[in-house]
Formats: sequence, C-alpha cells, structure tokens
Amino acid sequence: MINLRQKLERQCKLALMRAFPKACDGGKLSGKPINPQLVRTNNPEFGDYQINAALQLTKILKKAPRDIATSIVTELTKNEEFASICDSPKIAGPGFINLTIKPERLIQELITRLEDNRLGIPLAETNDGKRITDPIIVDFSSPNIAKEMHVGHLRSTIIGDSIARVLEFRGHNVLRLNHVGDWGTQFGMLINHLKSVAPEALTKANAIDIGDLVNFYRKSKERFDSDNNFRERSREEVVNLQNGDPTSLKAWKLLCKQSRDEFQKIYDRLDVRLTERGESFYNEYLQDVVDDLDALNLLVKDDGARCVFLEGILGKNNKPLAIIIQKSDGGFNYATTDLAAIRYRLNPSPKGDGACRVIYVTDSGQSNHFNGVFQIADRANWIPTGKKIEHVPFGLVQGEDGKKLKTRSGETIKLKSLLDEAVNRAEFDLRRRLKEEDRKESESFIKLVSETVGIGAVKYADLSQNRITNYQFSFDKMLALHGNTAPYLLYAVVRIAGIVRKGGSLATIPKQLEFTEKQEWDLVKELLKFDDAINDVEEELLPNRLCNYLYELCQVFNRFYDQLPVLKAKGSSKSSRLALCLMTTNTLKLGMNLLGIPTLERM
RNA sequence: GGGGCUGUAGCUCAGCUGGAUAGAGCGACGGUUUCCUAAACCGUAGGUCGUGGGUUCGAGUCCCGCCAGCCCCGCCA
Repeated sequence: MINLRQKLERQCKLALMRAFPKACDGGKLSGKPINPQLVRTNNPEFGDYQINAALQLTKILKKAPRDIATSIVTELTKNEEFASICDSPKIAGPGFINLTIKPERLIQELITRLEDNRLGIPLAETNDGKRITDPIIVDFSSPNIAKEMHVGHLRSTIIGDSIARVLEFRGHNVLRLNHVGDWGTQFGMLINHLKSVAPEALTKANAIDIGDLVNFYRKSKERFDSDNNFRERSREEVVNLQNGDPTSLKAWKLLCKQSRDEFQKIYDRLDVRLTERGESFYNEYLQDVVDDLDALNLLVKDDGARCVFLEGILGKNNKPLAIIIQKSDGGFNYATTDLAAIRYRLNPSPKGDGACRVIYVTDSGQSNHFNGVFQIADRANWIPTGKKIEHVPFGLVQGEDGKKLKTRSGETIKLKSLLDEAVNRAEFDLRRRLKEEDRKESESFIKLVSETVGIGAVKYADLSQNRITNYQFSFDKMLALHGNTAPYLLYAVVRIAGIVRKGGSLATIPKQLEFTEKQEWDLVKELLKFDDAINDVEEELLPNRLCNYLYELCQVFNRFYDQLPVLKAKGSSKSSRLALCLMTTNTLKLGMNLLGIPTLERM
C-alpha cells in the first residue's frame, strides 16, 4: 500500500508541523527534519500503521510523550483526507499512535488492483514523473569458456535473473550481461591442444564437435602440467591470440561457440535470458585504462608491476594494498578488465552503454576485489554523479554437512546433474503420490509437473534465503511439500485453479465487495502488501523479501481456504471470495514469475 | 598479520529507516476430513538473539572490545 502510506506520511508531517511549528522549523534548520516515524505495526491489535514520533520528541519538546501524541492526533483528525483514510487514531502504550485503515478504503484499493493488470505496481519514474530510460546493467552468471557450469554458477544465475526480472517489471531497461571468462592464459593451452588433436577443425567449417569440453579441458591441462614443450608452445599461443593471428583466433572462436551452446542448454532449461559479452570485449579498452590512470598519477610501479595503492585498506607489512593494473610482463589482469568494463558501461552511447546503475551479482569472496576496483574507478572520476555501481554478494553453497558442496568423491557438482536430480526426485515423489491416490495422469503431465516442481524448488530454495549468508543445499528440504518451499506455493495456485474447475468463475470482477470474516480481511490486507514487497526487492536487491511475502500470502490464503467455503458461499459473499481468489492467484503467478518460476494449474 | 561476512529455538532460516509480548518451517507431542486437491489447517512444548561494554525514553537491529566459524589478501578470475 505504498500510495496510501505516502498519503498518510504527508498527513502525519502536516500534523506534526501544525502541532509543533517551532520544533519543526528548528529541525529544518539543523538539517534533521522531524520525521513522523510512520511504520507498519507488527501486531494487528495495534492497527495497520503506527506513528512513533511522539516518543522521540520528548527530549526536544520537553513534554510527556502521551501529551505529544495527543497533540498530533488532534491535528490529524482535523484533516479531511486523513479522516477519509483512517479511523480515529488511538494512543497506546508509552505514546504510540495506532492507525487503522478504513475497511471501505481497503476495498477500494483492492478493486483498483483487481482491474489493473500490473496489480498496482507502478512503473519506475524519476522524481519529476518521467520514465527512466537509462539502462540498468545486471552482470550475472558469468561461467568460464571451456568449462562446464557447476554449482558455483547456480546462485549468481538464479539471483541475478530474479533481480533483472523485478527491475524489468518495474519498467527499467535492463541489460543482462553474461561476463563470461573468454580470455586469458588458459586459452593458450586449449588452442594448442585443439591444434594437435583436431587440426582439421581449423581449416574446414563445422569439421568437429569437441563434445565433452570438460574432458578436453582436463586433457590439455594434464599436458600443460607435464610437458615442458607443450607448455612453451602454449605460451606462444597466448601471444598469437593476442596479436590477432587468424588461425588462433579461429580456434578460440570455435571453443567459445562450443561452450556457448552448452551454456545455452542450461539457460533454456532455467528460462534465463542473457546477453553474452565476455571479458575479451574489453580488450581494446585496456590500454586506455592504464594510460588514463597513469595520467591521473594513480599508477605506481612496484616490483615490476604497475599498481594502484588503495586508500584506507592495508595489505601486508602495513603497506596500502596494491591492485595490479599491468603485470610486469606488460599483460593486464582482471582488475584492468573490470575497470574497462565500468567505464564502458557508464559511458554514454555510442561509446558505451550509458547505464545509470550497474549491479554485479557474484559471490562474496569477491567483495575485496570489487571494493578495490570501485575505489579506483571513483578516484579516477569514472563514476558520474547520480550513477551507481554495486556489488550484490552472496554466500557459498554448502552441503548438509556445512562444508562446500561436493560430490561424494570430492568433485565439483555439475549444474546439469544437480538440476536432473531435483527433477528426478520430484518425479519419483509425484508417481508415488499418483499411485497412492489412484490417479491416472499422462506422461506429458508427469514430465511437465516434475520439471516445474524440480527446477522451481531449486530456484526457490536459493532465492528464499537471505543471499548474504552461506546457503545449505538440501534436496529434501527444497522439495518438501510443507514450509517455505516452491511446492507449497505452487499448491496454493493449484487450489485456486481447482475452484475454477469446480464452477467458480474468476472472469468477472464484482463491482461491490463485501467481507465479514476475519480470514477475509486478513487476506485483503496481505494482498495489498504486494507492492511493498516488490519495492523492497528493487531497493535492497534481496529477492528473499519477495519469497517471504509470497509464503505469508499462501499461509493466509490457506487459512482462508480451509476455514471458509468459496463455492458454497451465498450471494455477494461468494463473488467477493472469488475476487479474493482471483487477486491471490494473480499475485502468486506474477510474484513467482518475478522469481523465474512458472506455475501450474494442476499438480 | 590485514580485510570482509556470519553467529537468533534441537536443526534450517525470517526479522524491512532502532519501537510495544523476537517469528516461521522442519523435528517432537496432540487434534481436525459427509465439504472447492489433507501436498492443507488448528493447538502444545522449545530462545539470557555468541559474549562484555557503550549510545538511547527504548537495542536482535547502531558504536567499541573479545570469542567462534567461513571467505579473501600483487602479477589466476
């Protein structure tokens, strides 16, 4: 209820200014404007919102908090707009002012949203009411070429996608960038190996399918580690590639294409859309980074390498921490690439993306790195005022033993096999249930439900946890039918679809809604919190806020569903309850969609 | 040695500009189905919010110290 809340906030400020004009003027002068401290209550018995300002003002005003509260309430009730939104405010406890939204106002709000295909979520605008056109970049997923996607890419891909979806829905122009590792020293050995095992691939088109890239990578690494001659030729190959040698370039492109095709299978399955723009894209901008930092006198030669020493961050020996921009052999490394990327992304078109906000979704192990790089970009004045670059870190994926997730033999878990297992388990569970309930379903139904539940469970388990902390991966927990899981949420949607199948129509929205039961009002109020949840995700980039909301909505809905009949209700009660079902299913479908999880009609 | 993150019920986790009695789920114990998918709902038990200070009318939340765990720390990304 962002709009109602904003109106209330305005009325509260007005009331404060009228009740205590001197103190408010003083607050303005001192740069600390007096805030009504309007917050949502945590307990329904205190109404919907509460004003906490009275307690804080006791010192400034030298009055008892309840007296201050009385003065605020007096001013509030004089105001017509306030009176049209809230019942008369109540002073409670040491000086809280409890506000309750009028039921007719809640119904009005609900009807507005029922008729709005955006469910009351506004499009993002600037302060003066214009649409925001500058893109927001979300940099996520970022696997390495010639390697398979593994569990380490899971969180970035899922969290990044959800953040991008929420921003897109709010109307932002979102550029989803896949900053793949497609450059660097490892390509020397890969190209070298390719040339020796499949030279025909470099002369004919589509001559070869490398097939198992992981195996290919492993074999070339083995040779690199054991064969001096091979190692030497690999180093030369890196130079060839960087100098733009056509054959090396062709080999490189071939490897990239192979990887890209493999990645795409996973992205298709996860329904994640990405624009590939690998590290190599920034090659031509690297030298400028060095030159410009040098011109700004930020570069220092140390031990043969050219570095920027960070301010306020000490490394070993109590010396400022150095970030290497150019290696002693003249090569660049990842800090250089990231700096070039920052410049390109923030530079206006056509020399850049002209982004207003750049979001990096990577594991928290890179926090130090981004801290350093952002500081350098800032000191070089490469971040125009009003533009934001932010690291969105997330914790490790751990097994149920609390250690980094590995296979039993200690290897990294492939993303594909992880998804397969989730889907297989969902299928097994579904078949068992069908048998128990003596239901017959087609194979295509079983496949669809298993895939949706399995993949949805993996995504939801990840998203529903605060991303900052490490995340304990458990198939049993994510696929559980109870608790804060994808199956529980999916089931609520299915229940509503069941009502429709049994003769309830959600097609027409009644002009008048009538609610008499507590369970109905609880659901109304919960439904109206959706915009707050979306707002939270956009501001704090925490998708778990949306998950928590959807979960709570399901709990409130299930209580309603369990305790009140819908189809057997009479007259306006039936149509009003159907309207609640419609709003609930619309909210769940949209909410799940913003998490990247499709819903089902039956399961 | 330096830096970052985390520490909340037996377990996994929420806790939104500091606000009233710290919330879920799992697990445990007990109850509910002639009724829209019981894949649900209701109830009981379970917490000195790592620890010691400080700020505040008020601290799980902010500041400082300490303890524990995880991660990172110049020529890989």
